[in-house]
Amino acid sequence: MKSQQKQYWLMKSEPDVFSIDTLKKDVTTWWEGVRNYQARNFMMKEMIVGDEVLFYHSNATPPGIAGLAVISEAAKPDPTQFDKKSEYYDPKATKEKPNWFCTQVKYKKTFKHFITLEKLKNDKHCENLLVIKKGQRLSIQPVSEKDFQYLSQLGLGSI
DNA sequence: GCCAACGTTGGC
DNA sequence: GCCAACGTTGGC
Repeated sequence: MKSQQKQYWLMKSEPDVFSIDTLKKDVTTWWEGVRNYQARNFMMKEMIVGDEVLFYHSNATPPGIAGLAVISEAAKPDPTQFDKKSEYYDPKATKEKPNWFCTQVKYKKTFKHFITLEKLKNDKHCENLLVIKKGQRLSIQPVSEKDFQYLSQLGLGSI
């Protein structure tokens, strides 16, 4: 059941592999390689075109939110699951019955002020953000509209 | 590089 | 269906 209402997300990427600068250069990317069912279900069942995204740099020094993106195409089967040469190859997946899906993400803005994880942890506005919770490894996380609006303004430098 | 936390796998 | 073993994530 797809929600008709716009939702907000935090999507993690390792900048050594794919940073916000890479997305800026490429403009759009298919969010391939997600191999976690909860994250897959968000892309498959929840995301709609126009949903807004906080682009998070994980495994980085420092980790934190680097900018904004937007969902630009709805979920389709992740092609890497069929590719034997890919590290994301899934022998159990078939074209008739794909196992993994990806949405397309489009670059929107690089933050003027990168928001570090440390800052998020110390900000009273962000108490409910999942990413600050210990042991939270989910690579795609829902974010409340309030948190999204606050953090985008903070990152863009308008507050 | 370490390791805590979590997800997945597979034997039973 | 339980759970130990293993693999991965990701902060530090």
